[in-house]
Amino acid sequence: MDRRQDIHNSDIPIPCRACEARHGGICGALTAEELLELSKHTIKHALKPEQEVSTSRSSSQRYSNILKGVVKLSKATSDGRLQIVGLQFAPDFLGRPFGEQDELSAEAVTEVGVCTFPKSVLNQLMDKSPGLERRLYKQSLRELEEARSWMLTLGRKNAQEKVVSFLCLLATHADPELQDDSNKAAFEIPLKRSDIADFLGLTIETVSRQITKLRHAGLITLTDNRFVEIPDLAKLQDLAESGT
Amino acid sequence: MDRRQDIHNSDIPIPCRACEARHGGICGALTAEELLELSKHTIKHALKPEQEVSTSRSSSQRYSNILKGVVKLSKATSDGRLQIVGLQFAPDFLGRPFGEQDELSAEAVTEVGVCTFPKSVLNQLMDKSPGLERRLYKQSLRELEEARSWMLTLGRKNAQEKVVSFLCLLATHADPELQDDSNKAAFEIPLKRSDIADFLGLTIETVSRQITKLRHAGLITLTDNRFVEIPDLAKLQDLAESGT
DNA sequence: CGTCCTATTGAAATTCTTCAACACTCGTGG
DNA sequence: CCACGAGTGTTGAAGAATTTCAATAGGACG
Repeated sequence: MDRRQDIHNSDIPIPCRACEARHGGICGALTAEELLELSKHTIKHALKPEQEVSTSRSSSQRYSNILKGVVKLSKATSDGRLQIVGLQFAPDFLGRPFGEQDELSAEAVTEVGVCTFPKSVLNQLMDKSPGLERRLYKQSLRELEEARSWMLTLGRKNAQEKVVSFLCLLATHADPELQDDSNKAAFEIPLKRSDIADFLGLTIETVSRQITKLRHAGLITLTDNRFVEIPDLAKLQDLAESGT
Repeated sequence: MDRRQDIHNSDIPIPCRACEARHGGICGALTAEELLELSKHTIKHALKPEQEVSTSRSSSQRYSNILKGVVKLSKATSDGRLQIVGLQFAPDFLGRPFGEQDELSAEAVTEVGVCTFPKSVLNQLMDKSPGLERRLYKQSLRELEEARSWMLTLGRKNAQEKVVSFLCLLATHADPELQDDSNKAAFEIPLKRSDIADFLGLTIETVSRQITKLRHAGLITLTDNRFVEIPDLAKLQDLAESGT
């Protein structure tokens, strides 16, 4: 049972009652009172794929919580080459406390639901609630570790291993439609090929070829280019570090 | 003048008085009292190049502050390929609050001085001092941004641009022996070629060739393979994103 | 039915790595 | 004092991996 049952449900702001992210996200660190304060300023948005999330430098100075879907964070060189530097899932917090982000864009990969609120409101809440700051800090540490793991993938793995690493990442991260006990996994890849390429530092063609190879090797099964089945996840995970 | 002059110097613990990192590092967030508490448990170490810093999983469960020198954080694949995922300079904090780091090694690149202390002490101080946690949080956000910028370099830049990006990173980050007004820079590269390669996701040979090219193009001058002079930093910075 | 978008596949071109040889510096010890 | 070896860095040539360019196929939608 949830430990927060001592808070009466009637204390929870109406827009938050059915919220998918209320426990997992940063909201889980807030008291009913704080939640109410925050909820006065929140707006929920639905985003289509490719649509930019209003973050940092963009339009309104607002932070977001992801309620649903996948958001990609990416950076670009001045001549337009793109690198995805992070994938965020519900119930992740989105935004950069304390000053500006340099050149980071955040856009929806799938259909996305976000709950946004002004930076100023969170900043004030953060000063009052140590639990909130702690939770944000922990998320940034987690993201830092993910980024560093991915640096190993980008810098030192070959195309085969990169694609496999990507599939393994999804197999653990994405909604596990089949993740019971075993060694199997099945899920939908939320990204299209060009996004995968931008995440792996490869070209679309190379990604496509590697996926074909894995298919022929019987390591994965594909239906409609998005839905993957992995019969032996352990074998795939081995390939992620010593492939070819 | 320093705002902390209201703290009498006699309040500052003796080992901290002459500390190079006392203002810049996390210690700058502490009151005299907190600093005293911390200093009771600190040990200063001098490390030779290649020597591992006692962090996370390693030997003692201690955090560190870098007082001097450069530390590399790296990850490795199971078959031994290496990727440097971060460079830390004084007065950076070193360690992973809240649980273990997965497979991250930290070792001295140059001669390094660190000030270490038990995790438990910092954890307790962090609960008491919001300013301390704030400062740690900010450092992790900074590191996250650096990691993500570097992901763009690793994933989307060619060898030339990678080496140039590395030099530009040092030109701004490392001790600027010549960074007055202008467009020039001169500094010592603290890493050897194999470290540079591991940082850039390249081989030693490719790094060497690219440096030679830059030398022949008159974009840099080298003396003794470590000391670099950059006559036109702006031109170099342009190359970092659209080289060849 | 045509068009746009996405994905696949092939062949040629390019970049980077691998393998191999060599040069330089520095400390040690005969 | 010089020879030796280890550690570090450079350079060349051949090889491999990935990219680039180009053509094709399928699905969604108006």
